[in-house]
Amino acid sequence: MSDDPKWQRYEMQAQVITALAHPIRLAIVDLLKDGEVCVCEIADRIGVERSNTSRHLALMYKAGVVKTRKDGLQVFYSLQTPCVLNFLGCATKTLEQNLKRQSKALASR
Amino acid sequence: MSDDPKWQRYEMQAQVITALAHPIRLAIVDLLKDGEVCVCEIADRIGVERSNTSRHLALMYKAGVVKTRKDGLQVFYSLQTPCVLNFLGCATKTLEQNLKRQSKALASR
DNA sequence: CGACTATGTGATTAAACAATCACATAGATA
DNA sequence: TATCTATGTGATTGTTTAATCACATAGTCG
Repeated sequence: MSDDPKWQRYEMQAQVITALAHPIRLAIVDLLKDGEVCVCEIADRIGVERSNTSRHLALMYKAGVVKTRKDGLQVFYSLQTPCVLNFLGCATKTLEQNLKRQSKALASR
Repeated sequence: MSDDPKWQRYEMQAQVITALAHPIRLAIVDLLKDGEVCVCEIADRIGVERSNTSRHLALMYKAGVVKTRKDGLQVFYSLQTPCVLNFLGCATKTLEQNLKRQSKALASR
């Protein structure tokens, strides 16, 4: 299984998706939808400690989700692949479907 | 932070995305792209123990990613929101971008 | 009924992840 | 040079996740 090329693709894809599978990281992605933002502003706007913010950003960077631009003391992050913004919409749609299902299950009892 | 409605949405969305952030679960999503498949066939085709498969499916069900249809002894799973199939493509695109970046970083040294 | 099959679940253990604190580094500025 | 600020990182700790085994349940068929 682990030497199957198909499996290896799933593993790498999972790494990318894992880089988005956290509320803080989703908040960051959402924050970056209009362009680059520096670490300190990301931390402030989301309300998370800087060192923690830095770690989440490093994780997303490693997965290729974001890219960086350094300017003096600051490091600006932006989305490497804007298609990840679609994840938010699809997740919301899934949540709505799930709510609908639960309502139905409740009604049919 | 935890009582901010925006934050709560990120938390719920993260739960959905987490339900896809695993190679086995991505393999399942990919397998279900053409329609419903029963648990035993999913397990066999992917090469994963049935009880393990069952757990991954339960997790995805809870998140609303898949739905079920029972028929006799078997339970057929299918995608609740086909938009999750786009995750695979976007993840691949991200991987490619990442490779490109690493090549450049290597070349400029 | 009794054996069989598909599915799911409790309990356990190992591994991965997230948050935090202290500290290091690099660039800016007085 | 001395200091300050933004960023990142090592070490630690508590939490979450995944895999496995044994077993339970429910439907099927002889």
